[in-house]
Amino acid sequence: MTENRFDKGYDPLLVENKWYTFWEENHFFDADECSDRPAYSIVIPPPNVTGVLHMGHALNVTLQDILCRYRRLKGDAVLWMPGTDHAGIATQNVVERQLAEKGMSRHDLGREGFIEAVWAWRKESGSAIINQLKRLGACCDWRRERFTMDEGLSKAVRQVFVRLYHEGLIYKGDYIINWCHRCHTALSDLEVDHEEIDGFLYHIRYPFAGADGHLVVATTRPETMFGDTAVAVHPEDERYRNLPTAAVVLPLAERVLPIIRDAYVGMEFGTGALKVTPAHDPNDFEIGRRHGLESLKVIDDDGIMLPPAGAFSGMERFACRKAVVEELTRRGLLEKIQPYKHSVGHCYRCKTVVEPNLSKQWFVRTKPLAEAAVAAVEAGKTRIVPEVWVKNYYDWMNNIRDWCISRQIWWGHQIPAWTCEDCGKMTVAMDDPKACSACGSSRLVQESDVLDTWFSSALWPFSTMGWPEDTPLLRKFYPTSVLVTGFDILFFWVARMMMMGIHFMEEVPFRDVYVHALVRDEAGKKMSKSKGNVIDPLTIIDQYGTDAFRMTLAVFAAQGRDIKMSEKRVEGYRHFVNKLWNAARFAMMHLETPSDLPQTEKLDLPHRWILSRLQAVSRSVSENLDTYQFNNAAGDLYQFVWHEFCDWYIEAIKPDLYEKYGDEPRQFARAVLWHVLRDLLILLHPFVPFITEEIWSVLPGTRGSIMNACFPEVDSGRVDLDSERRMKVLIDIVSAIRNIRGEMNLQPSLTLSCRIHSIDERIHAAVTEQGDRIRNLARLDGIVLTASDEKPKHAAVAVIENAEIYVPMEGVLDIGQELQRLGKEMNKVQTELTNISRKLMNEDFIRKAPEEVIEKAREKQTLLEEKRNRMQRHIEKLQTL
RNA sequence: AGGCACGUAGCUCAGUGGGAGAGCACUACCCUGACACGGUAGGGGUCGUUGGUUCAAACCCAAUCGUGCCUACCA
Repeated sequence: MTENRFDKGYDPLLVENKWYTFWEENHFFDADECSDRPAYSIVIPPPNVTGVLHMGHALNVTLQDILCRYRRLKGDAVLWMPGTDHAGIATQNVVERQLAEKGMSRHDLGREGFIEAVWAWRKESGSAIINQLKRLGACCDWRRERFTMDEGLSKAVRQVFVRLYHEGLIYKGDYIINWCHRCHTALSDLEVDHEEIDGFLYHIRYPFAGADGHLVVATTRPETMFGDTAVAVHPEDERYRNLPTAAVVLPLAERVLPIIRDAYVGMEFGTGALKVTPAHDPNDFEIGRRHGLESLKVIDDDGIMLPPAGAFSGMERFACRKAVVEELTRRGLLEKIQPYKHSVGHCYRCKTVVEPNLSKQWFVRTKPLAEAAVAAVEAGKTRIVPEVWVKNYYDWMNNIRDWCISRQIWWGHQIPAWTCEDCGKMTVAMDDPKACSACGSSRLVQESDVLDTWFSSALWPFSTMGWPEDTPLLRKFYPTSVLVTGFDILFFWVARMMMMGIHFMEEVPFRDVYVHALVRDEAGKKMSKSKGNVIDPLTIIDQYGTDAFRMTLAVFAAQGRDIKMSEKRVEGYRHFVNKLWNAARFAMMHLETPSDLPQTEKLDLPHRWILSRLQAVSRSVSENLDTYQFNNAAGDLYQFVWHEFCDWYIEAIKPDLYEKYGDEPRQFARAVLWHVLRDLLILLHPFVPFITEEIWSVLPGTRGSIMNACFPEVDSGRVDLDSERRMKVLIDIVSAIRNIRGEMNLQPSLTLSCRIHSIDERIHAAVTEQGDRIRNLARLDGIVLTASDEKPKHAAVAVIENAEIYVPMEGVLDIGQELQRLGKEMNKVQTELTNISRKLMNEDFIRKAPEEVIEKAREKQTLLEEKRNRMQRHIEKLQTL
């Protein structure tokens, strides 16, 4: 080890790159499908190729990495499958923006040219996100990296489409869909974000046809009135029971519309009369279907008014709204305008207001698929953790609507369906057809639409493993062990993977789904570019190191609670990483070649204690990681490293290491210290992989990488509750003396002496055996141990369980101060005692509480009474002075 | 509109039927031979509010207030 490498402060930047390269080059991340060890597999939620690493990725990837590293240490054959998503609309938008800067549009390049341009873009910048994942330490099998548009996955997509089509689960039909005029494509229901908007409710008079008077309808989108094909009222609405006619005249267009009665109409809302526009509203579309109404499109795919709008045709939709309102006002047909807050759908990509639009699209019939997906969870084949999400999953699956899978963009999997220009028959096939299957004509035209990006992601767990081929990888690693994901894509992705996995693999895609929380800013707001509150993970890593960052994420990853991220927190865990570094540095000063762990009986108290505690923390890490309680595992490790290993163990054994007690204790201390540190590094490795590898590499007696080490299984022979109890006596005594020192403002450099009065044999044994350690830890020059009941004068006193500790302060004891200190302590004891006594006097408690609870309370009462009495005597004595 | 979370120390959060906890921040003392990114000690809480169940409630139930999110959109 060189001076600068093992410096007193840990510098992550010096080591992280080195070790990552080392791991990758030595193939430690590689999955072996031929291994006979148990399989453990995870497929990464593929980030968008356009993506830049954000906090969500960082949390998601860190949790997966912790699990993979942990399972590898446990001896499993681990596959962590990486890859990226082609992200249809998002990617197309990025490339289109670049073209726009050059004053071009995709139409200048044509479809093929444009797709080439996208591939070129991907080649150039598509691996940025992958490199960012690597900086987090992600131990993916990068040799197997996949892309949703690559050849194998495209083949899987095609196979799935063709099979579903022939099974009647994919169809093409007229339907009202969400249309984004900017992206120029249909969007699935999930791709629409609803936002509250301050709009207006326009009350418009529709004159009766052939009679006086009018009906007032209320609408937020008056420009769609040209598409009205009826006016609807509720069948039981008294106000409209006896109307003069059964029709109204549509203003401006002067068309006659029937008045229909449909229970969908809300009587309380507006005037209780609803204009029905089947081509531009999903609910109106349904009403239209029920009543056999015509659908009349009045807004085209660019948001421009169509001919049915008459004088308004050719206008942009919002300009038209304004013009219509003005015209209606002029004609006295606008009864009133009411301010109205309502939510309006926006494109999730570009935030344009989406227009419900009638159009011919491709759909997946989801009902049968969803039923199987629900059944699988009900049968426990897939477990959703935490459980709160199960209900959400069921609700969504049970109310699922058909999934619109066609998108009118160029970047994506083009739909493998061809229409014959001669006979109109459609051919859907695995291989591009040369001739129409019906009439044999070669005049075939392929669908220009591509598939929703989520269509290919839905196949991810098996398409990445080589499906539709029957590969060894699939046989070894499907179904995957767990899917780790944020709840924001539970429906987009998880639900659809369940449907597709079950349908095509006849087996669920994952045993567990672990749904983690969202990372927010320190104020609890969702991070977003527009709010300007994003914290860049890479900036954090540069400043604090990957390990500190990962530890922070793990500690805060409590189930069901969002993480509020701030630099301040990460700083705290950098301190932890540094603490670990220094503990190791200290150990290294004393360790040479390690020796075997001595037999327990030969070991002195602190060693037996720390080995026992190590078993507890090892059990905790296993149990908590097995149940996805990352925060508990990380928290227990933090506590153990800092407050047990560093604060007490290392401090306690310093005399041994400095050979104060001779050669054998020194050898023993070295041996135990080495073993504990080694096991601790392995336990910590999943959370803080870099520093543990760095320390491992300089720790004598370790070979190779820590990644190939064995997870320290709990050795019940080392669990030693008696030693834990005795160590507590030592800690209590030392703490009591330190408390006196602190409260009495005695300089730490001042060595004190103390008298321990006790008639308890265990105290005598502990103090006799551990006297020297107590002297060291409490900075004493002498301890007098006695069974005497005589109270020394001029001494501060601490009353602990079964003992009193006196620190003589001849001439310097401030009686007032001491009385105050004891009084404070006395209050605490008295309050506790009162509570417990009251409880024990309660007859119902004695009658109904379990035996052991009563027994425990009695013991406690006895202890407290004794302590109270002893303290009382001290206080009385001091008062007589 | 419906649903789901969450209200515990100044801040961030664990705890989920029998002794109110941690980290940070704060106060005092200390550069003691791993670590000042450190050590020791200390102060600080009616566990949102109100009822109920129970021998016993921060924890279970109900109501209520507050906060956040999700789903759906009645035009």
